[in-house]
Order: sequence, then C-alpha cells, then structure tokens
Amino acid sequence: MTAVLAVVDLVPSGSAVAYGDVAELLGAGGPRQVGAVMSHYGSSVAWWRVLRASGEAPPGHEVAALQHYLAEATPLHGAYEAFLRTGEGRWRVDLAAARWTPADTDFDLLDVISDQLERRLHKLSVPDDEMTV
DNA sequence: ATTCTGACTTGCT
DNA sequence: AAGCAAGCCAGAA
Repeated sequence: MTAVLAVVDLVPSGSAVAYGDVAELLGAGGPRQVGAVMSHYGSSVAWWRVLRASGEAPPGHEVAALQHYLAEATPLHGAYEAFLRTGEGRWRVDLAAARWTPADTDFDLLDVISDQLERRLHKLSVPDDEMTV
C-alpha cells in the first residue's frame, strides 16, 4: 500500500489521475485494489487527486474534494457552484484536461516504487537505502 | 476451498 | 446523460 501512496504523492497540484491509472503505473493489481488502499490509508496523502475514471470525486467526500479542486484550480465540468450552495447538481473533474502525465524524472521514481512492490510480492528483502522514495 | 464485497471500468441500452 | 450488467483483483469471512 505504501507503493500506492508513493505514487499519489507524485501527482502535482491542479491535476489528477484515475484509480486505474495508479494501478497501471504500478504495474500490479487493479483499480479496486487502489480504491481499497485509498479508503483505508488515503487520509495521509492528497487523496482528492485520485478519482473515478468518469471524473467523479470519491463517494462521501465530494464536498471536501470540490473545495480542494477550487483551491488548486483543477479543471472542472458542470454546475459545482450550485452543488456547493444547495448540495444539488452534478459536476466532475475534467479528467481530459487535468489528467497527470508523468515526466521522465517521474518515471524513474515510478520504476523504483514498482520495483520495490514487485519484490515485496515475491517476499524478497528490500535494502534500507531503497525504502524511502 | 468457496463466497462476498468494494473510494473500479467498460461496454451496451 | 444515466443506469445496468459483466469483468476484474485481493482481502476478509
């Protein structure tokens, strides 16, 4: 799960990724696994930057998420104004515009992260000097 | 070993 | 645009 959180940490302010994207970058598990991790340990990272492929915020946290989106100017769709006032109305993150695309330097980090995960799955040891990243 | 469950996705009405 | 059925993956019961 630390691997999932590590990836979320790489997502920059103002952008976002889908659960499935994280799984893909990690090269292991699926969207549901990522969702499971986020529901239990997400509170320690920028959880609002990980959402459904449709652009909908995580269930039960749409209000808090929306405020973050507005704060960091994340591209949005729909009537979020009304939603904020009346709680009515549908809106979503414009994932087409907000989706995070890792840069070269990010891929290096992702490699290390997925590598550690891989080895953990094989029950092999991970050297101390690689446990941080 | 089997069944259930879920911060998921996709494809088809 | 919105709902529904299936597929999918792992952890829990």
